[in-house]
Amino acid sequence: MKVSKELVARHRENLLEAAGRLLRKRGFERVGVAEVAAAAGLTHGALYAHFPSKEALCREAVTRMLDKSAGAADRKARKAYVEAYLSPSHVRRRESGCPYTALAADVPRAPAKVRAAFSRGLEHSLDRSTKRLGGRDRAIVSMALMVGAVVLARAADGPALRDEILTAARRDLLK
Amino acid sequence: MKVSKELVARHRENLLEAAGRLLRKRGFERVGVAEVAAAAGLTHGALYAHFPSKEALCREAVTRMLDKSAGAADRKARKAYVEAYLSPSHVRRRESGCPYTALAADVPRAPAKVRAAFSRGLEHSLDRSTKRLGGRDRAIVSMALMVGAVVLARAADGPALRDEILTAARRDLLK
DNA sequence: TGTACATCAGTGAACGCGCGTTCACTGATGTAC
DNA sequence: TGTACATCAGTGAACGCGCGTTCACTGATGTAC
Repeated sequence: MKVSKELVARHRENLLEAAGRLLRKRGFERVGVAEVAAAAGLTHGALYAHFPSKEALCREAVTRMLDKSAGAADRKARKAYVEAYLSPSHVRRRESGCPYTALAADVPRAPAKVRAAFSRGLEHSLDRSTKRLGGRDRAIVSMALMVGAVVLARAADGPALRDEILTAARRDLLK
Repeated sequence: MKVSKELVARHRENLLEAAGRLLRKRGFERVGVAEVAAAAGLTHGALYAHFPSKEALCREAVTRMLDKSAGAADRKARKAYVEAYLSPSHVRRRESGCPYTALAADVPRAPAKVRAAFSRGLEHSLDRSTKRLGGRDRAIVSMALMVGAVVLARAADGPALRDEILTAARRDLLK
């Protein structure tokens, strides 16, 4: 049945938000439209009143996530940011964590528009980081080290290796 | 029809080798058994005479790849290894590149046995690297930086950003 | 303000396609005599 | 060494299931009069 405009807008929000979390958690291939719709409190058919395809939904969800996370590094002191990023909780909670780390591996296989959006977001983050750290190379190395450490920590089987990786990276970045 | 023992062994090799390349190139979800079989010069039905399931095939292919790449870092001088790892060609040629970087993002969602094999390989590599670099922290940070730089370079849209990331990481590691 | 009607988000069954897996059949290999 | 037969890797059609997408239908919303 028809629903009020506010509810339509809320449903759209819910769909994008659910898609964002599920994409980070499991990747493009492993999320189904029915699952995203259900997480937003709808049936799969309704999703197609908001987005023409799964790809379109994901594309919007990705750009949205990148926009949202754009200023994350600026809102905290450097030390607090690095510690939160390299924490066991960030490693565990993929679905609400950094979209770069969660999606980086999926992006090379994603449609061109998603790639482009991702790459723009990356450049933007690097520009901000360059100003804060006072050097382009330092910004790139910091980001690569943080992303690499979290990716490896997520692949590690068991908390001992995971924490060892995180601690080593933290010590290096805060020295 | 029945084939000679040598041919059977060769076919098995071909299947594992094809699976290894395709897994690195496109990930577990995006490779089909028919495709792996075709790349090995067989039809999909034949694959099941060698492996009970797609998962079993992939598990063997992963452990095999990790074993093969185990000594890669030891066979070259440090400088040559870092330069090859952080080269545009390694970024482009996923299918023959480092399995850690190619698979790290898929591993957290993989079956427990694959995870365990991957993690053991990781520890082993870190142990070797620790001896070579003379410090556990340095080994971890080096590896995380290399993996992170290649992951980000692969996600970057266009060669300018890609090369900038690789160059910055190279300078840091060889300084 | 009430009433009649057009709109359209949402529902859920159904469709089509791809893919992993199964299976009856084939025919070269390798063994038993 | 030659012959008959059992074995089993390989083939390709078929099956079943999941998933993205479509569509006829519903009924509350919001608008026109």
